[in-house]
Amino acid sequence: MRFSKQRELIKNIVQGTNSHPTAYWIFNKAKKKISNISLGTVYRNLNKLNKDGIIDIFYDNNIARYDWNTVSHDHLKCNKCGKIIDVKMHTKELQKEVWKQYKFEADNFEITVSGICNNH
Amino acid sequence: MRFSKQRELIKNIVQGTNSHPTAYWIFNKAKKKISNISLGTVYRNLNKLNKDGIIDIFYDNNIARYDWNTVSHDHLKCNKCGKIIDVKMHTKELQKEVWKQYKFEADNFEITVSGICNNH
DNA sequence: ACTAATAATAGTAACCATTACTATTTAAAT
DNA sequence: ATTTAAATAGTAATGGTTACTATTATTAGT
Repeated sequence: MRFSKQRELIKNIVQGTNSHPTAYWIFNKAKKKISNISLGTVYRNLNKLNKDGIIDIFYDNNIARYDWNTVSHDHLKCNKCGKIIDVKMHTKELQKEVWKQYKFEADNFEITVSGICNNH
Repeated sequence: MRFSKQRELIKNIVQGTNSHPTAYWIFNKAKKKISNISLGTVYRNLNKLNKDGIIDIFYDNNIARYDWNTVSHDHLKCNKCGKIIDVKMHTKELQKEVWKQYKFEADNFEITVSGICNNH
């Protein structure tokens, strides 16, 4: 993969926020530095960075969100303010349990808990 | 809500399968009984049935799937055959744990475990 | 049963998030 | 410097879903 200032910027934007941004949010932020950057470039690079394990993608209902945190983790989503909080909930024990109970070889957990966060 | 044979058919289709179908799959199945049924009608009624608590919606990556099982439950998704299996994994204990650790009032859990099912 | 009121429909257009295409630009190896 | 191919901007196309509108059909009141 060759260097590009667009990709570098996009990577820095994702790595500089805890807000689990959408592609469009990243696009708007990027435009402040590179005014003619294109939305396609943002998507292409987000996918590329994800394939290389540099950033994470997850889906919040039907829209993609991007995360600098590539260590397997879970999310708490507040129904009042929309905030998404990183947490670690699933364990090796849960993985073993899934095998024991269902003979299912788990390799990825997607857990999103919605409710009300401690700001309310 | 007034009776309609379209909605009745859509409800029966969802309640008659364990395959966690998409709207488009339901649309095609419905066309065999009502050949000129429209995709908009399918979506409108799926949303209506969901709001009334008759069926469930969940998102498999970025596409909606519909489920007759309205009791809170989780999913195992096989990466080999695409099969989605209903399971019950989250517990009252987990809810309490989320409160204890994060002071987060959980009211909904979305858990999807991907991996390899026992057919492989 | 008949009629009036209005919910639901079919068909189509619009929408939004994302991907694909293409001519041009740019990084970097020679 | 020149060459080669990766990356880009800009735009068109796609896929899933929702919105719009004229028409049809259910149901409540006579």
